[in-house]
Amino acid sequence: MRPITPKEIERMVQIIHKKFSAIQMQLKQSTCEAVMILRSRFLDARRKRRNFSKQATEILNEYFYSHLSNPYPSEEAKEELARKCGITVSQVSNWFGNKRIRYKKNIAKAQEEANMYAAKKAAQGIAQYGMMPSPGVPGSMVSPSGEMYSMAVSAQQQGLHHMAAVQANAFSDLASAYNPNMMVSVTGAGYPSNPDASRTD
DNA sequence: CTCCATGATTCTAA
DNA sequence: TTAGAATCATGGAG
Repeated sequence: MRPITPKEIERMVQIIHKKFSAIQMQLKQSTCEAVMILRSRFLDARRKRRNFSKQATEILNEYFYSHLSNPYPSEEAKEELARKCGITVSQVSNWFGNKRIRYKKNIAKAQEEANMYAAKKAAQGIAQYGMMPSPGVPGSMVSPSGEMYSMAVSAQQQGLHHMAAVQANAFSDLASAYNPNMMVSVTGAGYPSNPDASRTD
């Protein structure tokens, strides 16, 4: 029997090393897959969803409805809201994302009635305070406000397409401009004055 | 139990 | 990257 040469040994070591690497790779891959499956099954946050506190939703809704014309809080505003609500910034982002889309859907269904009243009230405010060039006699204010109101009505009667949402936004904008407390009767939760923090017009 | 509200995720498009 | 839309999964009211 001839002795094993160092060269042969080295060659065998290389082969073993290659095999080992292959096995290692395979193991890594399958472990990774298993981890991903477990993660999606047990760490999916949807499985541990908790509703926010009443106060938190109150704060978020208050912000949303007082910024209806532009419900996109800046990063700082989100941080502020997150702090006040005791939730994370991403939760605030999630909340606004959900809120915007679901608000629009509600508009499409039945809530444009509320905006109609908002428009009506805004129009009354305009007429009352003479903040709009009146088309007719300067003194009389019986009819001029009817213009926007009838727009809203016709939008409703013509069967609410997505157009209704656009108008609703416009009206809400007017409404909040002339009467910020219209949409929601604010209940407590008074924050430090931050009424118009993030206007990015 | 079912049904709806709601928070989170995923996918697509701009 | 972000917003919007669709969808998922849970909580809670009935």
